[in-house]
Amino acid sequence: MSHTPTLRDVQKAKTRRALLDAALELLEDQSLSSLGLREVTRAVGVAPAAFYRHFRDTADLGVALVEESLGSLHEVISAVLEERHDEDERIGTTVATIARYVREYPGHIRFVARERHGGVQAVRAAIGTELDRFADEVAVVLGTDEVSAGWSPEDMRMLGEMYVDHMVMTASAFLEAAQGEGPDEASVSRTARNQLRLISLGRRHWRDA
Amino acid sequence: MSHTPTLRDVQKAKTRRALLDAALELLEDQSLSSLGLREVTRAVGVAPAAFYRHFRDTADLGVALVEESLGSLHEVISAVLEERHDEDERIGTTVATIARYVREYPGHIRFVARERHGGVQAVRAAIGTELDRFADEVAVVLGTDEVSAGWSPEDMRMLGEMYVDHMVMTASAFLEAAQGEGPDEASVSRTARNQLRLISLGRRHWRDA
DNA sequence: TGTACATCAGTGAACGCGCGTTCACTGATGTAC
DNA sequence: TGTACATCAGTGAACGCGCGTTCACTGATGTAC
Repeated sequence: MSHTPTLRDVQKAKTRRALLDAALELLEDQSLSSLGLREVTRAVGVAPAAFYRHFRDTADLGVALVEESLGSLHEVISAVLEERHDEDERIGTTVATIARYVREYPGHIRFVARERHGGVQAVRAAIGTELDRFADEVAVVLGTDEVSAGWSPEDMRMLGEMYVDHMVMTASAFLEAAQGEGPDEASVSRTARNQLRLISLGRRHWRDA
Repeated sequence: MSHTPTLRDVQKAKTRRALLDAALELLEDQSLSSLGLREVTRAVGVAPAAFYRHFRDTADLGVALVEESLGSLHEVISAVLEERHDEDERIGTTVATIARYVREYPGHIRFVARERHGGVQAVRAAIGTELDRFADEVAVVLGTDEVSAGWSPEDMRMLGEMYVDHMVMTASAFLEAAQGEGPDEASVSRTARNQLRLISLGRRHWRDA
């Protein structure tokens, strides 16, 4: 049984939070594999040695950030995909939800996009596992659509992966738009919706082929 | 006018090549933003200061790697896309070409996938520019397909981006397969082909929608 | 409720180490005549 | 072709600096009675 958190627990959690936030901010201009423990503690205003009360090293901190970044994403997108009146409406909502998420948690999104193929094996693996679960969930939800009748589990999984990859690419494009590095938000949005429409059309004619 | 390279030019080029190769190998387990100049020179067996005869810093070396990685890719894929007897055949050739490229230049592919969203702005920008050009070229080639009749340039561009993103994701998946980090090569290949088939079906019914 | 002891998050100093950059240099290669 | 000078890729030593990790510590908070 877990007891109610003591004052000490609360204060410790606050420092941990500060370390995670500081790391996320420092990771705007660098990769996790070059993030220094001293940088992070300096940004928070604690002694370097305090870091070890919370994480073994920066890779360990990275794994914590993965859980934080992707742990809550599942429900959000699943909820959106489950609403299905009109396909165009669903596509619009999906893309709008991604845009909102990027505006709300830009640091987390950048972190995931950057470290998905990044230089820290443990973090790459953690992100891979989460996105895999995510692809499975998307496959299940989309599997209940009428147009999915007759699709094999492998085909649904293939579609789920495509959706997840597309979401990550779109989120990343929104992020670039927000910092003026690429096409603007409206343009990213339009492209993403059209790409989802294309996939949707493909789905509808999959069995005819 | 450029004169024939002297012996000195040849030797200098050899060292430069060695630096690039050593960097690529070191980048297997880390990101560019943590790659040290001393690491690279140590791996080659030259003095640290020699580095400056070839690159301003490691970011500059990274930009050189981008050109090397993506410069030659264009012709290859364009050539494949231009062959078009049967759509399924074209899809097979495309995916097989990606697989071959990954087997031939794993280091370059890893570098591009990793640094596309990596922590070094100049390199990110260089990769972005190359992939943009690439998307344009793909759009042009696919625009001459019969099924593209009536597509707006914006629609073609959207499709080109989708192809490029898909190629990068597929290349990265092949790479993971090669190091036993994910599904095996045959599975990646099957998924990639089905995803291209889905897109192809969507294209064929785009104007009906 | 008050007291006496235990816990443990955060401290601050110290360590050895590798980093990026600079500099005057060397000696092989290139060039002008 | 041979000679005398210029070029410049690579050297090796030196620099100041910030890194990750360790350690004994402090003092606020928690707990048992």
